[in-house]
Amino acid sequence: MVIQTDMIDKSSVIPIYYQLFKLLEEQIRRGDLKPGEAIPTEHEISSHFEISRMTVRRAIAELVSAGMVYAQQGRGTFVATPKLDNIVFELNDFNQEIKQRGLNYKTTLLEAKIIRADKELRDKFELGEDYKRFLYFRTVLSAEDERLSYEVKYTIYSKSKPILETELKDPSLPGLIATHTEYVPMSAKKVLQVAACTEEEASILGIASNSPVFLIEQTVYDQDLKPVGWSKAVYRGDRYKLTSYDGWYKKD
Amino acid sequence: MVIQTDMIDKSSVIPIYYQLFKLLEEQIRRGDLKPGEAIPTEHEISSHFEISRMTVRRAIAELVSAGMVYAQQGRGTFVATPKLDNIVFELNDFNQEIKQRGLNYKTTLLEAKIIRADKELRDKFELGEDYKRFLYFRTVLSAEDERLSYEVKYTIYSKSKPILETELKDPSLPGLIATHTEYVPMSAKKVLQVAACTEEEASILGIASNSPVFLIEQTVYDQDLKPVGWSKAVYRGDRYKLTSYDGWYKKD
DNA sequence: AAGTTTGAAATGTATAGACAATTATAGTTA
DNA sequence: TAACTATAATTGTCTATACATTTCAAACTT
Repeated sequence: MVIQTDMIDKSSVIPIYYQLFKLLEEQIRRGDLKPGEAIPTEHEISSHFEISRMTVRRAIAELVSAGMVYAQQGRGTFVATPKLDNIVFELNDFNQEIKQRGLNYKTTLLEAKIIRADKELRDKFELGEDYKRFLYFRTVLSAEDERLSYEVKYTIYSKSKPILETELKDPSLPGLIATHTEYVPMSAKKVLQVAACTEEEASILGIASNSPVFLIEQTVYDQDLKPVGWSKAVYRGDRYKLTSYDGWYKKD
Repeated sequence: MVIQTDMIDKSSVIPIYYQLFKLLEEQIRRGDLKPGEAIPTEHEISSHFEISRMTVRRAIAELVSAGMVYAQQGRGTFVATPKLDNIVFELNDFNQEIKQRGLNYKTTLLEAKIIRADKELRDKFELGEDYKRFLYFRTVLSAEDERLSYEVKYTIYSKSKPILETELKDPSLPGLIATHTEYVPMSAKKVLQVAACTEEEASILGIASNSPVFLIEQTVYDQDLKPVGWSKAVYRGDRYKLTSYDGWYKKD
């Protein structure tokens, strides 16, 4: 039980379930409760604060719908691992077809090295002059020998584990951060734009210069909202599209 | 009370709240309960099916989180109007700035007419040869005398109200359908792609030919999932971008 | 040793009731 | 007539309890 008492005011106008929800949310956010860990049982919370179990369940239901915990009947309720690959920019179409047809779908590491920081990079990471080094990756995503996207990634350099492997287990930016730095990716901001591709990008992807492409810039943050990774990806405009369904769309 | 009894099986392994949720969902979808209308009160449902009010509330909570109804303390619970402009393709940046700074932001009708159907159009609407006419609109979105996007829209022609006004109250595709046809827009599918703009589009938007642009194709459906509107919009690539936040992002 | 049974612990569903907060309406009063 | 007041109706919060379902591990049996 990590929870502290004297933080829930039963006489407040703010509902108890909401106070408890905020309390648990804060503990999870701060890392007092870590992903995979069990949160206290409903009975424990209930008796600790002397509130009804139904009220506790209401608070936990909010956490579940926020995607921060998941409950398993008979086992307990556990802190979820932040999902940093949401549906919004899940560029589908081609990727979908690839998965359905089981085609070859691989990420190739073109380059990985330690680089010196310049001002632009330090600004992106909101860091001072004392940070001198970053990790730098260049990867290509391809299917059936056709190159589909090209991505440049930067992470903060950590002395502790600067192991640069040729084989990338998880080539995503959050994955690289988790593997090669001491930081834990917790949230991300993605910006999608359109652009005409440069000659370099065109030659790597095997398309004509100035072809229209998707351009996705991503910044990954740790639990303190400190930027710990940045990437810029270029996706072939003729291979990707984005679909969404609105309103009372019936999935069944 | 539109609800029929003998449709909830208390001895079933399927939870009562879920049966009730599905029942209400179906009634709303079918149009037995129309947008703006109140659904039966919790007490009515509770006593009608002889189930607890808390169980009814659980079912209604599911409807609320599905966005199909909204509750107002002291008044009742009402069927929501389907929101056909979700956040996914809410191309922001520029539009956001416009709203914040209160700039001039208007949609201009370039053209509106009744057209003859060709095969391509009939296919898009999944209609037979007996449908001969469609409504056709061309609009431009501009801010401070700068044109930002260009859109072509088609809807099924309804004899009943083919009034083509010069002033468009709601120039969105769902709005045009609601105003100029007998159909009620209930859901939509949007596909976002990148493209190099054509010469026509370039001259309308005042940009260079082959400039990269966002291209959004939208199909709007009525409650029976019958396509009743289709549009193709071109957004200036240098004015729009799309941002999303992932993971345990803290909004506060 | 291996499989089976039992029971405790945890979440899931459901009930009945109480009171609070909000809204609308009908009634009362100035 | 207009403004205020009481009341009823409706949703919101909370409690206490009961039993179901699932999981896990300890105890038991073969």
